Amino acid sequence: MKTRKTKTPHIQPEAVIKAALEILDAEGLENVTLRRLAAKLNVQAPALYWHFKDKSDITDDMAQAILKNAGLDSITPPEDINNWDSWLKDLMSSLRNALTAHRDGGRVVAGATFGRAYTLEKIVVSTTKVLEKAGFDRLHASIATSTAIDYVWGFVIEEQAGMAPQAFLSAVAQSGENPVIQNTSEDDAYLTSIMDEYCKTTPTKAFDWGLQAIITGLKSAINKE
Amino acid sequence: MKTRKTKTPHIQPEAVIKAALEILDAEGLENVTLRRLAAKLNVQAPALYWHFKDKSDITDDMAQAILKNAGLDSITPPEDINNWDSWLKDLMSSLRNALTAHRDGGRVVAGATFGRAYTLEKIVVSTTKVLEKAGFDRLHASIATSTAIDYVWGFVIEEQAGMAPQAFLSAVAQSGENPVIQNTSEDDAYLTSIMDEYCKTTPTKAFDWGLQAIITGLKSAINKE
DNA sequence: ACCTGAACACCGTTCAAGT
DNA sequence: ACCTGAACACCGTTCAAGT
Repeated sequence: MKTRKTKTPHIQPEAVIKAALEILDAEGLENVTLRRLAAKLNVQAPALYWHFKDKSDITDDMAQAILKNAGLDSITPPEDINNWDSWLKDLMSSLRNALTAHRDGGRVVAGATFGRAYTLEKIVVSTTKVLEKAGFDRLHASIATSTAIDYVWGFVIEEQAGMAPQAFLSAVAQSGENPVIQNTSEDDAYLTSIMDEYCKTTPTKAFDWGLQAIITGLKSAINKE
Repeated sequence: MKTRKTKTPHIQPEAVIKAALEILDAEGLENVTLRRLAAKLNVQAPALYWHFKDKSDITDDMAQAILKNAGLDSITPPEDINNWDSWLKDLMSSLRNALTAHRDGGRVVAGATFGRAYTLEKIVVSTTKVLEKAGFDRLHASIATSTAIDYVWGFVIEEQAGMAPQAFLSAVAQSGENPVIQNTSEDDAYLTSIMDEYCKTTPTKAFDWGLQAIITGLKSAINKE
């Protein structure tokens, strides 16, 4: 019985990504650095280069993990193709939920390389197939898919950037001078009233409303082909 | 006649932003650093701190300049409010044009602080006012505005990240191994055919199609209120 | 095979000191 | 008022050397 020379490695790729996501949640994207990540794993920074080509390799895997952990790697098409609209709405809501489950999740996933975050491709492929079956030609099925996904990117990135009106209004309240002083005071007043209105909703409701509008628009685009 | 002691300063804020935009176009966002910017202005990096509070102050002003240079600081409402849909379409197209006029323009403007890039606020305020006049209540006018703008953010960020199918397909062609190898080969084949289709359009056409769908959806949302 | 130590070429930012 | 020089606390990455 020969003894194996191989020792268990100090770090494993999955553990690295898990630690990276913990740093992401606790300290934000700008603080997930190789040095901080290495420290959390009780290892020196260059050790990461044995397991990953470079930093974007790690962030791409983070994006993949974010989507996979949310169960988005196993998408099933709708049983009845006539329900493609509510199916799409649920899928895009799930996508947003996956992104908002982690601090800066929008920037992480939207910034990922297409080829490495393969769950993203699965989403694109599945959605396009469904839309094609729903009546779009292949080109417009893919454009419609991009339209919905781009909306999710934009919404979540703004949401997580602290552009939510709650955050904005509190910034206005905290700062002594008016941050929108360069505009006319009439515009300022209107903006404030917009924000006040906006505060009555939740980000989720706003997202759902916009998503519903987009899907309604896509639906009417089918008939015009 | 007294001689003034004031000498002309070595750098002026507008010149700084102009130089910053030149670096942005030539070398991308990750290369507009304070040191590089200072070097271009024949000055040392700390000198910038006399004119700007910090780096985000500079990038916010860049965002403002990008929008202003595109003429977006002087928006006029539609003569006939019934044309709000084509008015909105033109405005969002202008917004995308402003962003794509500079490398990484999407990330610069979408990442800007609301209060400092005040042209962005003008766009939001103007659009919301128009949509309110078009028949939305104030809350949904502002949600609709965000929906359209978030789509622009998402589309342009993906576009400028090199996610355009042209770029993706060439990446597939250049890399020896298939970058989507982790998925089923059936999905790969479908994805390739999607990209092939997509290559027949231009980003502008895809953007316009998606934007039209969104506006159509918004239009039908008015009636349901 | 897997990791360390040391170095390289950068960052943004602060601050005393110069003019 | 406006800018420099020097420093601080970081970055990602490379690479010889250790085990």
